[in-house]
Amino acid sequence: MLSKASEYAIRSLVYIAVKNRDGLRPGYREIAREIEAPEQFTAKILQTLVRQKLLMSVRGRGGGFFFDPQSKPLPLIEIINAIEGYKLFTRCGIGLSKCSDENPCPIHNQYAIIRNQYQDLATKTTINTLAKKIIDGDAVLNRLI
Amino acid sequence: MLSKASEYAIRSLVYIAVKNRDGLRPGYREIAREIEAPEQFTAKILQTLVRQKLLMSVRGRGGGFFFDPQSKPLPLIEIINAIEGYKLFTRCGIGLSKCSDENPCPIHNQYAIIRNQYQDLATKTTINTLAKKIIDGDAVLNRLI
DNA sequence: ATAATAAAAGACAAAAACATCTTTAATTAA
DNA sequence: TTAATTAAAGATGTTTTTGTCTTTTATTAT
Ligand code: FES
Ligand code: FES
Repeated sequence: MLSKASEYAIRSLVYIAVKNRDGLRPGYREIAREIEAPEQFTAKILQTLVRQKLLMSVRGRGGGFFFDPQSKPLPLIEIINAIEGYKLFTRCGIGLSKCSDENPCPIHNQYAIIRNQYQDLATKTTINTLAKKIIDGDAVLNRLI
Repeated sequence: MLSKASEYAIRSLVYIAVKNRDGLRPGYREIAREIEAPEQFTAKILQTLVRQKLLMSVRGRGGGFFFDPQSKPLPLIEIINAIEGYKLFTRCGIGLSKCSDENPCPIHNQYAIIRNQYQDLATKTTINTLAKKIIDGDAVLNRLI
């Protein structure tokens, strides 16, 4: 399960990607409102993503957040790694200090498969993949009403 | 990803099950040592499991923890639920306030499958399943040396 | 009975996650 | 150049999770 910070990050970025298609650069107030996340916490998370170069921003009137049009599609795993690291995809299912094929815990064989599938999903899914679903009306980013 | 408390709970119970086969009832000091978990925290977790009737205990000299021989095999999901609830298996993959097939988030279709596989694993896997692997030498519960 | 042993219980403490508040810096429209 | 706007930054606060310490209660061997 992702941390709330990772969840907010992904929802924010999808929202930004959707808005960017219309040439708009939303601010953190708008983003937080639309994805139902705490305003200042969202701002902090976006700050982190900007520092890590996954996202761009401009200050001042008319400013906001946006993706570099040059940049490659952004896989979710990169966002997750930027916010909370890779532990979700490497940690032993019952908490042994190291996950290992050679010296497995009793659930390793089954758990590692599922964990790898999740990692695969997070690697293959990009912000754009998700943004397209929003644009096509096939999915939502909030539960407003 | 499970909470540490759930991880310690599962490792503890597997250790207890293994010991019980030899007619032994380990105490929390021994358990904590053998599964590499903090002693008092382990004691608290075992207390919770005893209160919830997933485990039995006797105080005093010769006391310790053990399973009711009458009881049915204990699926991991029951332990997880006792310690941290079901949220791991019900929560939206990107944190929407409700996960829903009818009104999905953009990752729902792929994520829900993996989450269900994990739930299925936690439902079908019992403490005894895991204990057998330890007894057969096919898996380990710690990384001591 | 007494001493030893072991879990239960309650209070407390530290760390991490989650969140807010206030001030500063950058940008732009007027 | 000034006022308005917006992100960045830093300090602080809250909640949850994780972990420890101390005292109490139950059990048993002697
Ligand atoms: S060793 Fe436990 S999941 Fe790999
Ligand atoms: S709605 Fe997001 S995972 Fe189901």
